[in-house]
Parts: sequence; structure tokens; C-alpha cells
Amino acid sequence: MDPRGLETLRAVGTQGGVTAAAAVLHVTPSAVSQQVALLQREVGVPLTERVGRGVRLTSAGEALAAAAVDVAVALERARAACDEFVARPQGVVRVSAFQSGAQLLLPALLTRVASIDGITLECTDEDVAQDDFVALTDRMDVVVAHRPDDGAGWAAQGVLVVPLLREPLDLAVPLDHPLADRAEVRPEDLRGLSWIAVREGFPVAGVLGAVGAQSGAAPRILHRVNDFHVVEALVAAGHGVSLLPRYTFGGGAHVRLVPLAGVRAGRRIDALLRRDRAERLVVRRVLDELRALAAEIDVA
Amino acid sequence: MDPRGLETLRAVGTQGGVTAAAAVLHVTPSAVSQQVALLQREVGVPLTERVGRGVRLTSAGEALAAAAVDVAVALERARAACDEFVARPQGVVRVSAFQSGAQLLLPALLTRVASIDGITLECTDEDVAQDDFVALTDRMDVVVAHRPDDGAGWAAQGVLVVPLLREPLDLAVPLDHPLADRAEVRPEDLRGLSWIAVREGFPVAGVLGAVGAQSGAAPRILHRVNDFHVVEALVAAGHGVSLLPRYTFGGGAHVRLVPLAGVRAGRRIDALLRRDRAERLVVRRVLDELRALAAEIDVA
DNA sequence: GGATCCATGTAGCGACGCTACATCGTGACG
DNA sequence: CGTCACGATGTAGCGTCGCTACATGGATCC
Repeated sequence: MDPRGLETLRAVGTQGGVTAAAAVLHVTPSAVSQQVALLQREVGVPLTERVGRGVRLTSAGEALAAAAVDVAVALERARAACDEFVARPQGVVRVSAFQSGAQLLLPALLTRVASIDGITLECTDEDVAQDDFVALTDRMDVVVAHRPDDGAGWAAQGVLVVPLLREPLDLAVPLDHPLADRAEVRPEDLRGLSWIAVREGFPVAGVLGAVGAQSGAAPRILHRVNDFHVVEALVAAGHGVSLLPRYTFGGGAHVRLVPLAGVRAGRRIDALLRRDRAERLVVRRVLDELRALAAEIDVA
Repeated sequence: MDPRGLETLRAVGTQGGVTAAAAVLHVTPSAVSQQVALLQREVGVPLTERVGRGVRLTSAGEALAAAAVDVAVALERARAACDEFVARPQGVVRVSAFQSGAQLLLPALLTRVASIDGITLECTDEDVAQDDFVALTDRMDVVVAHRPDDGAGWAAQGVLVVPLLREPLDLAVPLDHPLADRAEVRPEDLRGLSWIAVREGFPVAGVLGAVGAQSGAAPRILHRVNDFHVVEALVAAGHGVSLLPRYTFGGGAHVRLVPLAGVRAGRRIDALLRRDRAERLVVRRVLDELRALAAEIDVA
């Protein structure tokens, strides 16, 4: 019962296929297939079943994959047990964040960590659909993800969720917009506006709908743009209004952010990481910095 | 961080040396040495230190060895997670017991388990000094051990202790002895007797001393014999009296067992097993039978 | 101080797991 | 309904890793 094989099985489960698993493990699909077959012969029960032209874990496979995390956790804990004796944590930590989160957090995080000797940060921006954030934890140590304020959260299948901060979503209007000088706007003020929203399935896509429901009329959505900078440019040019995160775009000179009153609009920013990764001392250290950093922003 | 390497390190710790560890792992000392060296290079801290002509685990080594158990537990739990799906438990379980415990328990245990299909029992009798019982758990799945009634128990370093039963120690006298017809004897009746005891360091060696203290005079020990059958033969031939376990030797026709009153004399019989072994479904099943069996004897 | 025991290096060999390639089955599309 | 594309799985070949056997270096016991 090789931990490597267990990890492979787990990846097949989370990535939803042999080829995808092979990609995150940096091996060929054949190797993954062989590993799973080996494991299967060892335990004597089918671990995967064909569905269409792909595969899926059987219930036994799911059970084994769940147990695989515990093995990984135990292994990392063993490694950490030794690290206690070898001075301070060191190593490389891979951090990914969605675009605007990266803009908000990564520069300051890198600054903080740069002062710690021995820790190397590898950052990436990964903006994916809501459901795909957890899958990123297979490639990354820490995944900064966002979700709607009231959202159900993450399908926490052995993945650790560390809340970082809540960021309000404000109404973004051009500088010369009638609402631009208001201290705040209420849902009923929003009727008749033309909106720029994010694509369906992406985080905070549902927030606009909720706000619209409060205003009494369904919002008229003209464009669907995921990149907030593009949204900002469109809003500035008078092509519509939008909801933009306060901390990330509050300082911009191109648009005016007006707080929403009478309706709760915001997004939650969390750090997602696999339980075994969380056992690494370096990862914990970076996570601590990230949380401290987020706390500073949150009180601001 | 290979579990096999961790297991090797653990064995070096519990067995107290490379050669001894190699013996229980069925490999050459060279292989053990290489494994430890490899592990050491991986974690970057010394795991062993030379002491005399042997080695000992450093504090880091101890920590890692302790963590190694958790890894083994997690691995076995993973295996067990699959076994839930594959009908009933099966496999081979190695059971060892000290001589008189083996006589008392193993026949009935084998009978019980024989009716369960798929479980194979490998039994051994291993009578070792009190301190060496835990080390046996590296070679065995279940180790039946005994200790004095009031004894401090086992240095439970990650080893599981399952109490089985308490067996009173009675005074064993020849059939024609003056005390043979007594319903019970009190400590003061024991003054002036010639004793046959077990060797120092072996279980229940101290019990006789405690009984002697109650009688007011140190018992006169003529012989030191570990095998209770030899003791029985010696007692029967009139070469002295002894303390013998009630359930194991009560039915014998060669000596008379007279209960002791006014002093607590007995031994505790426990099952010892490594935590990871306890995760195996088969082992649990056998252990259940063993406990049920012991409970029957205990109420008798 | 010689004999012995224990741990540790070194050479060689076997086994295991990977890659590359071929094959088979399944779903998508014209 | 045939063709194409994709995904999983076998097979051959090769590199690597870990083991055994043997030799070496200390440390202890008599």
C-alpha cells in the first residue's frame, strides 16, 4: 500500500479522470492507470468504474481516497516533527489567487515573506469557475478563492478552508454619473440601470441577482466580463454600471464606488489548502502571514 | 519520506539497535543502516547517535519514530476502509503468548477462530522478561502478556494494551501437605515454608515478595524456575511450595491449590498490540474472540 | 591486546515504476 | 451512420532504487 499510489488514486478522484490526474502529478496517464491497477489488485475490490469514456471512483475508491488524505497528513506531520529540530521553517510554497485577490494580497504577502529567510514563494493567478477552486489544491499549496457572501461555501472534501476576509461589493459608476456623488445608494435607486456582470458560474455572479431582487426588478445585464479591470474600463467609459470589490478598486481614479445600503452585497475571500499541505511548517508560516495581512485590510 | 523507512527507524528504536531491527524486519543490517541514512539525509537532522558499539535514536529520531506509528495507523486504516467493502475479514494473524497463558487461552482461541472462514492463526509461545513483551509486538500481531496485579503496567509507547483477565495466584502445595485441606490460607500460615519462585525480572516475581512481607518474614526461596509445569512437578514431589495461577493449574491432580486470604495475589493478563496492527479488521476480529474467551474464564 | 560484536560503507544484481507507443472503446459531428 | 477525437489501458524497454554479500572501522569484553 504505497502512499504514492494512494495519492494517485486521490488525484483521479478530485481531478475526475486519469488524464487530468496525470497532469497534476506530472506523469503519463499510463503511469496513473498502472498505479491504480496495482492498488486495486492489492485491495481486491474495484476502485474505479468506467463512465462514458472516462472513469469515476467507486464507493470503495472514495473511501480509500478519503483515507489517503489521512496518510498524507500523517506523513507530513512526520516531516514536521523533524522540522521542529531543524531551526526555522524553509522551503518553497506555491500560492495561487484569483485575479483581483492576487492584486489585493500577493504584493503585500511577498513583501512580508521576503523578510523571512529561507521561504520562497511561487505565485500564480488562477481565475476559475466557482466549483473548480478546490481542484486547484492538488497543484498549489495555498489557493486564495472567493465566493458570494451567503454562498454555501466549498464542498469540503478533506480540504481546509481558512477565512481571510469579507470584502463588500460597491456600486461602480462613471465619475459623471448621477449617483456618483451619493454617500450610499439603496436598491430602489438601481432600477433602470444597465449592468456589467461576471459570467455565470463564476464567483459573485449571483450577488447581482440578489441585489436586483431587492430593487424589485430584474437587472438588465448588457455585458458579461470576468476581468474587473476590463469592467472598470467599461464602466468608466459609460457602458454600464457594475459591482466592484471595495478594497481592490476603491483607490482607482477612473470610477466611483458607492456603498450599497439596505442590501448585503459582498464576497468572502478564503484560503483553501489540502490538509496534508497544512501540516508543512512553511505553509503554516505563509498562511499566518496571509491571515495577518487580510486582517489588516479587513479592519481598514 | 518512505513509510518503509519510517518503519525501519521505528524498529531500530524499539529493538534498540540496527542488527536487532534487521532481524524483526527480515533484512540485513546493512539495509537497515542504509534506510536510516537515507531518511536522515532527507530530513537533515541526525536521527541516530552512537552509544558504545550500538546506536540509539536521537530526540529527533524519537519524534520521527512516534510520527511513524501514525503513518502506519493511517495506512492500515486505509486498507481497512477497503476491507469494509470486501465481505468479511480475512488474512493471517500472528499471536504469541507466554507459556501458561498460551496453555490457558490458545486452544480455545484456535477452536473459536477455526469456525470463522478465511482467518488463519499463527501461534507461538514466547516467554520473555517483563520488559521485553512490548518488543515482541514488532514481530507479532497480538502479544498475550502478563504482569503482577499491582504492577505499573507497560511502558506504553504507542502500544495498545487490552486487558483480558485477572488470574488469582494460589498457594500450590503437595496433596499430602498439612495445608492441603484448608479452604484458604492466611499470610501468617506461610511462615517457614520453602518456596519455588520464578526468576528475577520475570512477571509475578515480585508477588511472592509482597506476600512474604505480609507474613512478617521474608520467604525462603530454594529454587527459581520459570516453567510452571516444572514448578508443579517439583511441588508435587515435595520440594517446596509455590504460587500458581488458579485457572491454568486448578484442574491438575498433582498439586492442591489453596486460595490466599488477607493478601491480594494475582496477575493481570493483557493483550499487547501495535496501534497500526489494531487497525486491521482481522486482528480486531481475533482480538474480540480473545476478549470474549477471557471474559468467560474470568467469571468462572 | 586479541577476539568479538556492531554499525557502516561498496559492488553487483534484481525488481519495480516510469515513458513511449499501440490498441480499444466511447461519445461528438458532419 | 461513418469518421474523428478523446480517454483509458495494455506492452516493451529502460533507468533507478533497494536489497544482499562482503569488507572496513570502532568499541567492548576477557
